[in-house]
Amino acid sequence: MTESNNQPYHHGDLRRVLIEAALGMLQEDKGLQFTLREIARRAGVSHAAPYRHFSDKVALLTELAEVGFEKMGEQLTAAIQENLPIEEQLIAIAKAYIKFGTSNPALYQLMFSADAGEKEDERAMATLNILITLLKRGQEEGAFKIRPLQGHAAACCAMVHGLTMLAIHGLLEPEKFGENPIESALATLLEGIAN
Amino acid sequence: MTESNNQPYHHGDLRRVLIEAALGMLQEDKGLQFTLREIARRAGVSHAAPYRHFSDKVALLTELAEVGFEKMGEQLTAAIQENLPIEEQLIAIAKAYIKFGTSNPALYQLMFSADAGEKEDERAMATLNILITLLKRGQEEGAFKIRPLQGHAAACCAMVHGLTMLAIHGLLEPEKFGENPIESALATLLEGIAN
DNA sequence: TATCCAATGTTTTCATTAGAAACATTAAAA
DNA sequence: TTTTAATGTTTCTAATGAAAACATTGGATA
Repeated sequence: MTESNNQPYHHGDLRRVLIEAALGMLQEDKGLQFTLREIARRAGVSHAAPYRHFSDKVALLTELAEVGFEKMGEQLTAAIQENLPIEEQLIAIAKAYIKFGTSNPALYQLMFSADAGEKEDERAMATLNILITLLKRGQEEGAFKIRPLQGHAAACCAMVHGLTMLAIHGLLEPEKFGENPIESALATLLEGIAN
Repeated sequence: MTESNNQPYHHGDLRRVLIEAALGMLQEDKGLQFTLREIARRAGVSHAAPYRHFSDKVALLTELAEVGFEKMGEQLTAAIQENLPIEEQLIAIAKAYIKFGTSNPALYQLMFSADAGEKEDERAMATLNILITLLKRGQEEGAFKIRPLQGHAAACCAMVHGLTMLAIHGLLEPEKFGENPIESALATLLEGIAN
């Protein structure tokens, strides 16, 4: 191809572009049933090109989940406010957690869906760990009940994950759960945890 | 086909058999990525036969979810024990709920996934309603805090759904959450709810 | 600098799938 | 008995994931 074509043979940055395209589709379609070929199309590249960067579809999903965990981690650490009382810190983190999930529903579900491979379980746990760390600090500072840290941890993680999933699926209807179900559910959780 | 063949042209009970085959695959594969053709194969019919009973794949998924909600409803009502104190009733129902989910992971996720169509949201809510009814009774009997029923409802539903999903994905590891995370998480929830 | 080679894209091919359409068989109504 | 609607089958199309063979290109190396 000697004629001056603005599409060079080598894309140069395809891997990144593929990931961005996939992230875009996750946002739009709200489902993780996108096709590898559609991603290739969006990237302006042949349908086989992605296989040079990802061994198969699962590999791309895994990468997407990884990106998601990084983004989520950033947003969670950004939500930390050391000066606040520990209870409010916990609530703030929980809200940031849920907000990430509801803002990136398909991505969030992918991250916690195990379609993305084994390793993602560890990442998911690491993310939930932020909450657990706060719980422990709360106990040490005397703000939270001592007895079963592990039980509180499970309760806390299940609550944020459950709220996120229910919110994603539009099941937190105001008629049943009030105008601000997330806020009040977290308040109820706190009553079970705090002194 | 005049020869005596034990496979008659008309299956006679295909719709039911298709559903059972699909339920079987949901149990085995643990994912809802089964194919309509595989189901037809299992039922011993041509790959187009299912379309006589289900307009498309989503229609079958919807039906599966419906069956799931019925099964789950039965198991939940079977778990009701009127003679117990209301707190223990709540815990018993919650455990039955989670048990159904962990025993039928793919089916449970389908039921709450919205892949099965709009109507399933109502069914999901109706299922969660059993918990809410109990909460209301608990308040009337003075066992539960009065203040925000809706908040308690949201907390309760999010907790059972969250525990179910975490358990399904194997994220309730003993090292982090103890030997019986479900039990203790529910105990923590109850502390936030009960007087 | 000229050459080679590994990385990255493309084209071609295959098996599988969802679904539509046309045809076959059968049970039951008229 | 005849007709017809329900239910199955065959055949076809378009799309997909994936593998294989081929093309291009930028950089290491001699």
